[in-house]
This record gives sequence, structure tokens and C-alpha cells, in this order.
Amino acid sequence: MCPPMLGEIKQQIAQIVTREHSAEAAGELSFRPVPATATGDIAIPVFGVARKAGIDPKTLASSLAGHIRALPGVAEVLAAGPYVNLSFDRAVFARRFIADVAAGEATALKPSGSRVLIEHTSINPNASPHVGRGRNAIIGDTIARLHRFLGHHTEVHYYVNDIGKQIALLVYACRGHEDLQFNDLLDQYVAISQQAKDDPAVEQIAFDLLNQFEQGDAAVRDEFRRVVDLCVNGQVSILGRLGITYDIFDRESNFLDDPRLQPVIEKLIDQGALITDEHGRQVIDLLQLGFTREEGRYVVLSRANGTSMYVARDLAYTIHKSEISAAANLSVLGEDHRLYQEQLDLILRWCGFATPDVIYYSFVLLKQGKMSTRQGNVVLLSDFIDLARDNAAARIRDANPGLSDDEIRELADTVAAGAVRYGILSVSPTKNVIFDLEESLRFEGNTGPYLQYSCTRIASILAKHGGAVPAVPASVPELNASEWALIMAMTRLQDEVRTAASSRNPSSLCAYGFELARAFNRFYHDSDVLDAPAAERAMRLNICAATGTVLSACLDVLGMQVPRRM
RNA sequence: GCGCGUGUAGCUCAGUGGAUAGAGCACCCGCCUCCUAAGCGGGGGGUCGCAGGUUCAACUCCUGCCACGCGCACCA
Repeated sequence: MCPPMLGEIKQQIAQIVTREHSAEAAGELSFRPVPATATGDIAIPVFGVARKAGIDPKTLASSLAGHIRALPGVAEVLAAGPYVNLSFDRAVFARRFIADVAAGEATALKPSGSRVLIEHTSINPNASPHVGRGRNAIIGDTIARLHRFLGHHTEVHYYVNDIGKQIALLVYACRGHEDLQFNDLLDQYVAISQQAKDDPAVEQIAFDLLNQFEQGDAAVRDEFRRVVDLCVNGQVSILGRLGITYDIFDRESNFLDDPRLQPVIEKLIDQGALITDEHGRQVIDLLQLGFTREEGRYVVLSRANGTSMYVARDLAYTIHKSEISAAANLSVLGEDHRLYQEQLDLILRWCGFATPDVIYYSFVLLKQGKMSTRQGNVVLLSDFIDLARDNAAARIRDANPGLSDDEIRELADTVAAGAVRYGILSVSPTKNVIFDLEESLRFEGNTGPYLQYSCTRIASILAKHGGAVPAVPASVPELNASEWALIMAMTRLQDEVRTAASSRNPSSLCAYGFELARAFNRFYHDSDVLDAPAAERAMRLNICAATGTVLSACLDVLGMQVPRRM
């Protein structure tokens, strides 16, 4: 739940409602921030409770306020119409919260024992990824981090599409270029795709290669493997610059002729849903499984030439994932996969298998329109990171004249990664985004570097202080508005992570991180730390240390690192 | 055509049925002899795509329309 102090008070309020009304009424309790027009630290709208209790909301609010007033740690309670607004005893609350943070109670949760499986990225191994592909990886990696924060054992899978027509074409294109580097592959891929479009003979070569692969030709398999590995290693190393990592790489070719597909095929045949058409293709007719539309009714399992389609392997792979997953089975897919996934889900559910919960994300568009690899109007993720790094390096050099080039480069990498991740994460996945390079390279205001900058300010104060942070004074000095607002902001981290995880949308956590950093910067502006009188100085050093802990935990969940200096 | 997604300030975006819809950027005005100005404070700027409906209460839920995006059998 929330940090202990806050959690205890909420729990006691729930007990009061249960005692005075019913457990059912207590279930309607909710807590929200108090709007700027009212005073207090937490607001309780009582509409739901009042409905269950059969009492007028205003009457309920004032009676509830009377009971809450007696709770320890609560300083003031006001019934404002149908709302109850309460204020905490700041000194008691602050002392307790700071102790909780130091004990690790306000940041990452203890192991839950649940297991979470998430598949993300899974880009075709054909070229350097553009920023749209990066969106998948960044969202997936962050959702994995959200679950790890919540204490779940989280396993990240990357499905490597190492077989298929596109890959066969690329393998063919790479023949005779044994010294090919990762960065050359994009050009090769674009060229061969065009050739295959113009010349059926080229396409036929790809199909022949596929056939040989599926028949188990060892030399062909080695050839595919070399090209695919070159690709995947290149892609993963670019994604690694953003702190993205994977636990397991599942190769699509391992799911060729998977025996687990047999029962599915048999069930489909029994249902009359699997037909072999006049061209010799194996086609599933989803209408036989309850599908209601004409569009997307048919799913082709294998080509007339006998080679299997992606969906055949994917059915087996999805069955595999459902067998090894426990509490949650997640996957991140582009919105163009929506119908495809609906088809897959229908088939598998009809056969009694669990299907993954999918997080869809929309495409990244350019001002000029869609990104298209073939037309060359793409922004490559690696180029984008490079620009962000150069931008950051220039500013770090200005602000820190004594640093070596190596140090600057390392710091700039951290800031660039933070800027890129935050820029993508702060927008809801379902939203189409228009990528504006200039806008994305901005480091002021609501951006990743703003959050990182706040951390370096904290680190700088603690470094100048030197040594251990003193104990919280026996008599806590009165807290000013920005000190208190900062402490209240800090208490929200765990709830914010939980919300982001359950909605599968990290953007709200970005907003929280920004609010927390802003609360710190207001505190920083309003209150001297090192030059303050002893008691205030001790208190503020503790507030700084706690903010450092909470804010960096938040950044960690977002996959951002804290630079030592900026 | 059918299905799914998205329309909130000039621009980019938050907003989980509840109090007067919020940020950032841009624009205007202030603040560095002071712990990092990638900062802080203030100002102007909104028929929440349009029209109905449900509700004590709708940006939020429902219906219709419009605009944009994505998809609709041998790509993955």
C-alpha cells in the first residue's frame, strides 16, 4: 500500500466507516488531492459512501469529519459540503515519513512471489530501428520495470523473427558480402525489397531459401543465423543505450512444426474451420469459430508452396508463453497488429488457451507524414540519440569546465537516454505522436533532463554538506509550505507506480516525476539548506536525502539514470 | 465500405464519473554578490471535434455524425 503513515490513517478511516455504517460503504471510500481552492492534505469525496449508507452526502461528511478528528496524526478536519478535507500533523508525519524512506518503506516493494512475463520489441531483424520501433521497446522496458518495482519476478522476452520471407530476402542480399556491417543492412534491405517487388524470380529465390530452411538444410540455417545475429546484436546494442535489456531471446525458427500446434489443428478440422483451398493453401475460416465480420475472416496458415506462415509459428509461440507465464502474460505490439492479434486470440481461446494482455501503441508520425523505411523518410533511433547526446554534451561542457571529454561523454549519454525515454513515455501509448526533432531535443520544462537536473541539485547539496545526514531534530521545526508540499508529493510514489502498472500506461508516472521534481525545485528556491539555522539545516538535509531516494527510485522505474553532474 | 484507435489552449501533451479543466513550449513581465538559471515567480490564452442522451454530477459513460491514424487471406 502507500507508505505506512498514510496507509495507517487511510485504514483507520475505513474502520470508522465500517463501524459507523458498513464494510460495503467503506469499500466506496476514495482519497484524492485537495484542489487549490480548499485547504487540507487529503480530500475524501463521500458520494459513494453516502449512497451505500443511505445518508445525505453533506450530513455524512460532517459526521465523518467528527470521527476522523480524533485520529492520531490528524491535525485538522473540515467538512466542505460533500467532501471531508483533512490535514496531517506535519511534524509527526514528516518525522515518520523520513524514517520510512530511510528504511526503504516508501520506494520499491518487497518480493511479491508473482511472476510476470512480458514480450516486447521483437522487431524484424532487418535494419537499424527508427524511433517508432523504439517506442515499443521503451514502453515494454518500462512496464517491465513497473512490475519489478512492485516486487514481481519479471521475465522479458524478445521474439526473434529469424525466419520468413523478409529475412530470406535479406539473407539473399547479403550473399557475397561477408564483411557486411550492421549499419549497411538498411540499404541492402531497401534495395532487395524493391527488387523482389519488381522481379518474381528474386522473390522465388527467397521462397527456395525458406523451403531449404524449413527442410533443415544446415548450411542455409547457418547463413540465416549469421545475418539474423548481426541484426539482432546491432539492434539490441542501440536499445542498450537507452537502458533496455532482455532476459530471453525466443527464436521463431524453434517453433516450426511445434507439436503443441497439432491438437489445435485437429480441433480446427473437427470444427470444419480449417480448409485447404483450390491453391493448396491451408486457411482457417474464423466464421466457424464465432467471428462475426467478413473482413479478417480468413487466416492463412501455409502457402501453396508448402512453406508456413508467420501465424503458424506465432500460434505455437503464444501457446508456449501461456505455458510458462503465471500471474501476468503481457506483450507490446504496434496498433497495426490489432486485427491480427484478435484473430490469434480467437483461435487460441477457442482451443482453451490463455492469451496475452496486449499493450498497443500507435505510430510515430513525422510532420511530413508517415515514416516509411522504403521512402527513406525515417528518423533512426541511433541518430536521434546521437543528436540528443551532442546537445547534452555541449551544455555539460559549458556548466562544468573542468571535466574530461570521457566524463562529459558519459554524462551526456545518461542525459540523452533520459531525454529520449521521457519524451516517448510521457505520451499515452494509444496516441499518435508527431515527432518534432527540435521539440524532442529540448531539455527545459517538462522533460527528462529536468528530472535529472533536480537530482544533481540534491547530490550537490549533500556533497557540499559532506558526511552523514544529521538526525531529524528532536523538536521538528515548523515546516514551510514548499517543504510540506514536497513531503506530500513524495508519499505518492508507490501509488503512482501501481496506477501506471495497472493501467499499463507509464505516462502518468512521468507526470508524477515531473510534479515531484517541481516540488523539489520550489523547495530549493524557497529554503536555504546549508546556510539555515541548525535545526532547519538538519531537517532540510533530511528532506533532500529523502527526495533523492524517492526521485531516483522514480527515475529508475522510468529507466532513467541519475547523472552525477549536469 | 466494415472494424479498431485518437480528437482538450497557437504548438506538444496530462486529466481513473466528482470542488473553478491543468502542464510544458511559444509570447509578455520579474528573479543569479545567494546550496548548479537545464532553475523560480507572475501574465494573457479553452463553445474539452459537432449534435443528442444517461446521471445529483460528464472532458470522462451511451448513440449518431465529422476529421485524422491503423487494419481488412499466401508481409511480420
